[in-house]
Amino acid sequence: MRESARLFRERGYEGTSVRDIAAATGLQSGSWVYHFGTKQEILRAVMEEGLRRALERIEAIAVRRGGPRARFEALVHAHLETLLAPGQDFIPVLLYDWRSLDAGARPAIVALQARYEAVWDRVLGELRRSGEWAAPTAIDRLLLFGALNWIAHWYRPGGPLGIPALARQAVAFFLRQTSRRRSGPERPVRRVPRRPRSR
Amino acid sequence: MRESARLFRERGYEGTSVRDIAAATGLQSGSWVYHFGTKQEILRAVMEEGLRRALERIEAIAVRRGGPRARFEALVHAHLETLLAPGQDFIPVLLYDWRSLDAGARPAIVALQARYEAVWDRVLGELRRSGEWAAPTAIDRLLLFGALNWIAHWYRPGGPLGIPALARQAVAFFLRQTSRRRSGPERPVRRVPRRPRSR
DNA sequence: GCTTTATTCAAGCAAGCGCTTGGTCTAGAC
DNA sequence: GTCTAGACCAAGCGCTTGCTTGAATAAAGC
Repeated sequence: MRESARLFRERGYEGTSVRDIAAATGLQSGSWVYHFGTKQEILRAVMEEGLRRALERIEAIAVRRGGPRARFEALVHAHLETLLAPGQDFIPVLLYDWRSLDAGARPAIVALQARYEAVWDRVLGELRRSGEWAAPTAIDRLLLFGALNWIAHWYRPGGPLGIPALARQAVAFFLRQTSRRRSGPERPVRRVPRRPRSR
Repeated sequence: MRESARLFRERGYEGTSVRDIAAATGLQSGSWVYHFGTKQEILRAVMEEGLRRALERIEAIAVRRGGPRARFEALVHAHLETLLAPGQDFIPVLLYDWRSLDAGARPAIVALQARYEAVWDRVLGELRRSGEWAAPTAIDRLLLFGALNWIAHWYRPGGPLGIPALARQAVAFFLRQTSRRRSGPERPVRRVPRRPRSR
């Protein structure tokens, strides 16, 4: 599953052959069938396993004590780790190969996603009520997820910004500076050495 | 090219066969070769053409008179139209099938993308200087692009929010309310009838 | 009327695809 | 010592893939 996720992420589901997977795991070209049956089942297993692990992490964060801002910061950091850290290919596959997943396998994944979103919605609700959320709009969670998930498109390990720095920048982007200094003056743009290229 | 873009968007580049394209355009299975030579060339042409059209639109916006906020709003609206409007499959293909594009064809596309980003950077710079940009961070353009581009993942035509409404919500998300009332009190979350489901 | 040019057809080739088949090997249970 | 279950091999089947081939058709140029 780990090797499959890596290959799916790099080449896409349709761009990866079962022979590629067999070769990457040191098996003969047909031996994988014993474990999964169909190629689709590999994809489903990768997505479900990735989502299950991610859920476990953020549900633990959601029950922490402390202010909503701290929980939000932890959520963002966990989300980016799940998305970008080395060896974490499961969630990118979920995000970028969704259209390759058979319709019959989708409802189970969608249900897990709903649980994932529910955790965020709870924390975002607290942030809105406390006035720390910068711009309440009807689709702010979707815009938030977009901004975060898109990082997987341009992030390269070893770049100028690591995952903790990215998480800090993202949090600063979404939240007012602090809840005490809610409407303070402008802060100058802080530059990083070299900006990564977007797409 | 139009049919190819539609198929690539729906099924992905690897998930679309040249026979699918031929059938969609009423040709026999090998006749497309006369026009493009290779399947890769179709992909390249789709991406380049889409980017060229998008550039034409936003470069016209960038030279408009008026405040930076008006230009920013127009940029967001144009970007979303390019991404979501019916028949606009070229840019989604560029965004979501990039890894299928041969390395040799990439530099030309990257050069066009750089021009696209330069237009945005100019307007964003004006917004930062005027104090209207809500949260200046080192990667704000990338986060902005992510939030916008991700909409293509969950947007369905005919949903509760049309493209102009989405553009308004996005602008509200990124900018302070108005330049006059820069640090006003909270506004309540405005709800839409039914929220679309994210992924 | 003849030639050229642009476009498409009909057939098919070589390679790669997901998956199947029948069999082998190994470790543990009895 | 025999049996069973788990894991894998080696070969290959039927089908699809991107692309090629040589010929046909139609319009335009001279």
